[in-house]
Amino acid sequence: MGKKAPTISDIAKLANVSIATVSRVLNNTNYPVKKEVREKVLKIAKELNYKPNIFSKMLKGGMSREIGVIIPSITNPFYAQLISAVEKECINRDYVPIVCSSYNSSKLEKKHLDMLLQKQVAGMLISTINTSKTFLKSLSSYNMKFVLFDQNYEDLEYDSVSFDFYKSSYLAVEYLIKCGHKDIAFLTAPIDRKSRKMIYKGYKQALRDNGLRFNRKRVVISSIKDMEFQGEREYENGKKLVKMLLKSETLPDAIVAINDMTAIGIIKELMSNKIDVPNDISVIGFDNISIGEMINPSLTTMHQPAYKTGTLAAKMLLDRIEGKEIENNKIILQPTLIERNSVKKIHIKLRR
Amino acid sequence: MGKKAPTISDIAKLANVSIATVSRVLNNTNYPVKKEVREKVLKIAKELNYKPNIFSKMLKGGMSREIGVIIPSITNPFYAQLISAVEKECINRDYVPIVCSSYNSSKLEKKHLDMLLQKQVAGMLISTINTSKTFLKSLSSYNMKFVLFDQNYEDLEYDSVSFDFYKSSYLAVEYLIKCGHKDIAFLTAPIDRKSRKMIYKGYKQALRDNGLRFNRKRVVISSIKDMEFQGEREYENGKKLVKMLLKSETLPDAIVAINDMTAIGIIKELMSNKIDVPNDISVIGFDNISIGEMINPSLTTMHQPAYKTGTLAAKMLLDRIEGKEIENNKIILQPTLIERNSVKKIHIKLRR
DNA sequence: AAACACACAGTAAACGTTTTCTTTATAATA
DNA sequence: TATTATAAAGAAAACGTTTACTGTGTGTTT
Repeated sequence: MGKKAPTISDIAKLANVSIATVSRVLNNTNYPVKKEVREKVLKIAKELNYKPNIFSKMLKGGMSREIGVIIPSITNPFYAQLISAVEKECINRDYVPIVCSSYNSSKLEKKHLDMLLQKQVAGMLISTINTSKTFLKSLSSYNMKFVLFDQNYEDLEYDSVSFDFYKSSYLAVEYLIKCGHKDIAFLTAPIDRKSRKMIYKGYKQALRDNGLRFNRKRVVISSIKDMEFQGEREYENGKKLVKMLLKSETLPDAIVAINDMTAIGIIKELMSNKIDVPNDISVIGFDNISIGEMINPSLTTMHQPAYKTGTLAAKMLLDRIEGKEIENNKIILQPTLIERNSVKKIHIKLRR
Repeated sequence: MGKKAPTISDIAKLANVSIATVSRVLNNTNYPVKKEVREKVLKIAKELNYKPNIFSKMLKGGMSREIGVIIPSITNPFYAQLISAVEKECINRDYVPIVCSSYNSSKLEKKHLDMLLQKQVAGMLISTINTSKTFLKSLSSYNMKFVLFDQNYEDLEYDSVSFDFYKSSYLAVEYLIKCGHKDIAFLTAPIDRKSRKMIYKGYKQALRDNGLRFNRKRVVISSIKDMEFQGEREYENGKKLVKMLLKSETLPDAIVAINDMTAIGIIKELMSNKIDVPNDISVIGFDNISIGEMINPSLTTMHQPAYKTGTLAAKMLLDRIEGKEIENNKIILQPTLIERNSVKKIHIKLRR
């Protein structure tokens, strides 16, 4: 209780050998050490419950086994899922993740970045809003290994695990159209990042490709600044978006929501205005967070594989850190449609 | 790009002073240093973008600014919320939390504990299933500061922020009874931890105190072993519990679910069996996670303040670490009822 | 028998700090 | 003027490792 932790030289003394020998035994180097000596040292180390002091190890230039992770918010179930995968992968390979939520504040993001840099983490997993080249360049100028995830970075030179948001959005809108919907609105939070831009682009293109007119009046953008609790904020934002939408003269047939959390807020608010989902209005989201299945009506959505993203990103980073060969350092995951009950099928002209 | 980080002696050389002086300036000690020298050193440090090497600092016995946090699972929104509070409090006071999910595996819990111990974190925030005295004693035998949270630890000597589960459960059942329900079932995951025991106890006692017979047949216990994704598991477990319940000859009036996530699974499964909530069966949960408000019907539940728990626990720990006075080191938070739409009011004999 | 290779072990330097101990110059006091 | 206190700064030890360098014996090759 309160005693000082045993050191390598405590062991050395008890075993009547030099600290060098102890170090060699404990590190299992291929430097030859007599069997009996080795065993003796090992035994004493165990008895003393010796734990190496990582700080001195690090000081000698050892590699940290910490992985910095920067995400928007742990409160968002999408990221919670992703982190859970990252954590698992890290623990398996004996690293420990340090996860930092930036709450979409670049000030906080910078602070976390500095902290992680100072800690000399072995690598970083980063999902940032700030996808500007200069930012990314400055990031890579510290010789720190990192892989970007979640956002679209396909045009850049860095390791990344991203997602085909454009296609996802295109498919979602196409699905709505196939279900017989014509007047399709797009409700979204500020289009401030690549992923949202892609979704917006996909929405417009799918409309046009299917002979529907893009109507700027049908895109409703709210402004959320303070993202304290992202999950709940996005939900609240969904409600707010519906209130904005209800001010227009006519209602659309269907709504494309920027993500599931927003979609759920949208459905909730529609319902409490006696507008039935999907009978009066259909709603489709993006992400496929687990809540989508739990609510009533269950949410039709585009699956974005959070867990897989986490696993792949962590794998890629750890492989890079350990100098392993990396076959594909720019993974782009593909969307799949999760058909549930928030979209009404007006025609049965759907083909499988 | 790839250059070695500047050290204190780089600064010393450039400033033509000794490293001791540089250290004194940088640490802002009250050891006298000439103003011009001080400014010169500061200027050079800034120019070099000097960051102290924490490892050597720690090696010299400095205090770590890391806080270890052990929770069951980050995937559970209750803990996500709690962690978010902890993170905020820590960052504000310039600490960095390292959160570890144990997934209810004591092996993993042990591993994390060892890792945190080795890292010599400044303190720990712990929610463990293993509330045995011997475990807690061994924990405190490392001279490590920690505060326990979330579980019930009121009979022990350690710092803790807990919650009155007994009262919460008692109030929940009492509420159901006041709403006119008589046949009240209890659906739960294994009663393997203090909090669940307390909830069970409160359930039984409230029944008896209100002249209702406790019927062992009305408590349904599932067994979930592998808790990989706790959140979803508990949801699935809710569904499973309903399947078990449906095997009995009669259905109860109301269900007390061990927590919100389970309650939501229960509601979902009831609905898909054409059993309406709350008209056919009422359901009440515990936790008040945000999803409860989002689903349909919205979930009536006992509020357990996750965010507050996180804030208070982190505050208490950091105060302890910094040697501040602590007024109350055994905080027990009180429950409040959140009335929503998953409980039917049969009589209007409710008084406010 | 000389030369060499190798198993085995210890010494000491180095990593980047903090801090104790000296040292020197200057100002304050007797 | 002699003594003492204090400001200012440097030298060096220490924190716990790893590792390059130095030795020793012992066995193997010429």
